[in-house]
Amino acid sequence: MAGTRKEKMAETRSRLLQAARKAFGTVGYTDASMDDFTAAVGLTRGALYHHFGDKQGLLRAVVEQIDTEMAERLSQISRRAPTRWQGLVDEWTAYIEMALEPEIQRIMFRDGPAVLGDVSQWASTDNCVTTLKKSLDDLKADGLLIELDTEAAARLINGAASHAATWIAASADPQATSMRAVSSFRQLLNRLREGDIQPTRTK
Amino acid sequence: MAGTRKEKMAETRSRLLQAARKAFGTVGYTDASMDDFTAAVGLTRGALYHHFGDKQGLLRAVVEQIDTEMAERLSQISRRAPTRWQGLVDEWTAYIEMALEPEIQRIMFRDGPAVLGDVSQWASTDNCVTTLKKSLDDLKADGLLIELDTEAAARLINGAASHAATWIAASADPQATSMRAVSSFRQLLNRLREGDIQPTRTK
DNA sequence: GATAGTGACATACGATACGTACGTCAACTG
DNA sequence: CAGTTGACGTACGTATCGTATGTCACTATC
Repeated sequence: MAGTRKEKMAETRSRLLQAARKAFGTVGYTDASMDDFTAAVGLTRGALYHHFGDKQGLLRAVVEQIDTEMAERLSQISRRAPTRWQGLVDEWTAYIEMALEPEIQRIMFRDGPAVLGDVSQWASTDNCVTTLKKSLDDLKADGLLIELDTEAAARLINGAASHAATWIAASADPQATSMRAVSSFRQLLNRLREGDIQPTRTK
Repeated sequence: MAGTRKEKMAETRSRLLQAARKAFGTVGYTDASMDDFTAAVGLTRGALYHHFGDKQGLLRAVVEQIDTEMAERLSQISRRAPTRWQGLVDEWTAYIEMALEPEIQRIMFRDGPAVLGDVSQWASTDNCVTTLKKSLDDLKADGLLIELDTEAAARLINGAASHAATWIAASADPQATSMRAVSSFRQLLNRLREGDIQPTRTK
């Protein structure tokens, strides 16, 4: 219909990506049949192999897309915060909340690492954690943070946060578990502040 | 040969488990062909399905075995430490080191969660993290730890530690990365002590 | 504007691997 | 000693991935 060849091609690529993302996010990578979800958008596996090489390549593309979206959401949240410290706390809290979304949980934290290996090692991905590291750098520059290796810290905090999300997601009472996890997580972050440490209040 | 029926059965079960563990630990869950690794110990898939139900059941059994071993190793380390606090630090450091072993990395942190879902939710598994939580409880009872939710803390710390291990394992220079990760991790733990906080020394 | 060529996508095929249904033979029971 | 149980092997069906090949529309060049 409307459109040059390039536009149509981008359109199909986008449709394939969307279909795959939906399938991966719901039934999971291994149980997602390429025949099925390509047919769902009126295409075949042929198109898929043409655009993405193989099933892994497709997952890689989906992961990249989600990662970019997450990074964007996080930096927006950071910009909205009144203080830098508040921004950090807000960012990581938001990170945990995002990690609770089933699609992100499944694709970014379960199937992604399992199929593609550790996400943090791919070039041009993990914008998401890079964004969070930047916040630590800023705080450190302002002297609000204790002396630490920000990259290592970012990875540790990232691990704690994503693990917390997985814990919440799998728990019997996600609501209650979420309260506990986020509260403890903030307590942990607070302990990294330079100078006066707020008395931690459990409950 | 020697043995009643029960003994022979336990023997084959053990051989299957060993073969599967080796295959899962090296080529990974999906690329491990049941036909191949059963043949490697002179059996067939029939035996497998008889003992473990299906491929997932087999992985479950392997994970359980490894988890038990890890918990045992951790509690031994804890017992050897001169003080409780030292025990905690030693335990978690050992945890990171164990998580670096390729077999554990692959089975417990990549394929296990991907195929079976979050490990922490299975009954009778995760002895490993339970052991670590106990250490936190002890320290808290002794007043050496700040007031915190020990279960939540255990999960957060566990997340940080396992993530650190994954980071190290995938890094270009594991030796150097390991130093940074462990150092930052100890710094983090130190921040959870009640009372005087050692000035953190980077380098 | 006609024709040759490129490339986006479909189709057909082969290989592998899982799960099941069934068969068999050794070991336990009475 | 005979019947039965059950541990394990064998044969088969099916699903899915990857490749190799085909085709048709669009583009570029003369």
